[in-house]
Amino acid sequence: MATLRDVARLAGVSIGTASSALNQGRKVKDITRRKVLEAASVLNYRPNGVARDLKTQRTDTIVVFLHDLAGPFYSELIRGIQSVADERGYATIISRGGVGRQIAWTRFVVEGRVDGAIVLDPTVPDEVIRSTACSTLPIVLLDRTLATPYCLHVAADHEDGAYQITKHLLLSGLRRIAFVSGPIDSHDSSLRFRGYHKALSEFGINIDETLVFRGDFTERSGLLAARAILSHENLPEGIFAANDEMALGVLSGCEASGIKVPDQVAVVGFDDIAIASYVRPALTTVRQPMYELGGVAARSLFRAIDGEQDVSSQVLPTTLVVRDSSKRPSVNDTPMAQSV
Amino acid sequence: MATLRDVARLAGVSIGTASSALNQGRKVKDITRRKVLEAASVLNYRPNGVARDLKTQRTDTIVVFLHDLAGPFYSELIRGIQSVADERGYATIISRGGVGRQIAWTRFVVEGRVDGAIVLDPTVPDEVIRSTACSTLPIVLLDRTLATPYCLHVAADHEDGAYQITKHLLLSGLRRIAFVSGPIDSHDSSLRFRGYHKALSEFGINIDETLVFRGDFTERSGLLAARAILSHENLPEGIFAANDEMALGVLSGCEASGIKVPDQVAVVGFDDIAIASYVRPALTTVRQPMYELGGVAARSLFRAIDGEQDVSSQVLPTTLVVRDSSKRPSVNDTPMAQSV
DNA sequence: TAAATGAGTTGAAACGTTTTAATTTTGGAG
DNA sequence: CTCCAAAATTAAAACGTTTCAACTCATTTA
Repeated sequence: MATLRDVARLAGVSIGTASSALNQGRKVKDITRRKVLEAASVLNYRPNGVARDLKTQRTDTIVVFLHDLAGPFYSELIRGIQSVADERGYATIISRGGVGRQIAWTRFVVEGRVDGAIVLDPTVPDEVIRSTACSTLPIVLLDRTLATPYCLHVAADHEDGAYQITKHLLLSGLRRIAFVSGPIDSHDSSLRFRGYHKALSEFGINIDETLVFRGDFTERSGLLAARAILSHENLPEGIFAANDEMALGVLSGCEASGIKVPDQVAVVGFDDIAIASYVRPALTTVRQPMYELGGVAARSLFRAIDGEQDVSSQVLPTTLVVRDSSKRPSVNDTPMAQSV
Repeated sequence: MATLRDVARLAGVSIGTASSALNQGRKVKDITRRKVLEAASVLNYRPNGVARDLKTQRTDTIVVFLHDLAGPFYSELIRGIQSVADERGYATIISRGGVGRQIAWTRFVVEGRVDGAIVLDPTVPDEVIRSTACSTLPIVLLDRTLATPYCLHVAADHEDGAYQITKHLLLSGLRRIAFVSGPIDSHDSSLRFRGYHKALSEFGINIDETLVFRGDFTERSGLLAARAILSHENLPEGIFAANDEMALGVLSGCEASGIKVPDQVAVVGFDDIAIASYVRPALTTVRQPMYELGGVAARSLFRAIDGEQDVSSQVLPTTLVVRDSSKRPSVNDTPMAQSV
């Protein structure tokens, strides 16, 4: 591979001049620049990015850590991040979870091959983040909080979303509403439970422990929860699954047991994944503003990269999406959004 | 940030020794190594990856270019790639299409910030790939061919998949089968058309031009195609959409017109996206072995990185997935795979 | 005419590693 | 105690850029 030295030699100038000629905005005689460009073209010269990064002490690259890529969910988030990064001329690289996560974390974050990181992956241990975060490499945490001065936080308002959707059921006249939680250590799940709890309280209803079930965010766990719920001596009127995958499982469970949704029991989820609008009955759920979340996260990150000190944490509102799975025949509810 | 020099100074050894002590597998007295490790820990030393990459002339990183991340489709592919990369201790970075694609391409591929690339993104111009590919940076092309000695090719057998699914319809007794294509310049779409054509030929059927419609791989275009098809004076017995999104659009179109699927018309797609099994009737389609495709692509890439000369191109078989959307009440077909 | 100006260039010093040739230390063997 | 090989360490040379002080040399100014 031809290096700058080769180009300079062929063009008959010094390395410094060759460098200046190739990077515009430096004072170089027109004739000289032409000579250098010519030489570079002849040699098919490509600048070595690694050398440049070393010298300039910046990479103009940020990394996004995701747990998994499945779902337009993350796709939207990335689009939001990229739209901001593109504007600044930064490259955005995405890294998935899994075995290689550790390799990637070390390589990019710890060993400084990027200028900043955005993390939306509950499987990255707090410990790892805390030990890495320092003033030279800002990290934005999505949907998770961590007490360290070097991390910024951006999240959707899970609690409020859960509050809204529970209230939606309550306003439809339902009172006995079951909750299917995520894993015990899921921050999101507990926030959603809190919203559920808050809405019930407002209607003067106490949590009925026999109506709270534990899932693990998988469709299968939703199915199992449905079985448990439906074997309850007295059927609840509504089921709020802490995410859509589980809600799908609940729907299957109901179908299998011959329980009519929403006539006998309303089912709602959280996240608004793509399938939610395709399944029958279409699933009522809560949409997170993924694109905006990404944009806000990226903007915060860049502010930190620019050295701004106190970038504050941010919480973005969610949207209730009412579909068929919560439509009671006779009751007027007040949908805030409607979708296919 | 502390550098190796700082660590060496604090430990009272030379830089070279400090380096050896930190990278195991070098001969360093135990006591010395302990001193260095101690110093590194005190200073919270983190090696500078960029400097290392420059010196060693390798990055131990590969990049995957995708058009979009939506769909478990790509997720599977990435998993396949990563499983191989992880084994070799390589980091895998993913780059999306969009405006920033050019930035990323330049930064990673052209300026050599990775050791290899896998491209599954029809929007990267041939021209760009051709001008970048050279012996120092191997590139694996997925589902696309390009005549250049430096690129490797891996693809699913689109033609055979299309052949199989068309034959499946023919074996069910259907004869008049419409085809909804993708964009005119889509390589995949033309291969699928070829398979469709081949199956028809085998049954002695000529292509009926009035049964071939152009879509653009979007659900909406499938819906439009369905309208066009259903307004045909004489309804076809089957509709083969060149991808699942369009097939979903076709299903909506049929539903809107009150046409019963599969009783009045069978509908099949291609790709086996997640929604395919959730929609009613569940969609018959062709599954591409995305995980395997990723694994094969990664293995080929590494062989090229290792300097092996003639790594051959590979084509992987697809699988027919029969679901309800093609089940004729009275006919016995021979499903090769069955799924929920 | 001499001095001042300023645009172009150059050479050398970084950036933070790894690696190798050269040098020093170590621990036996004679 | 001396000498020698082996082991450990060091110093310096890369890797390929960018950047900056210093320098050249033509052009203007006094």
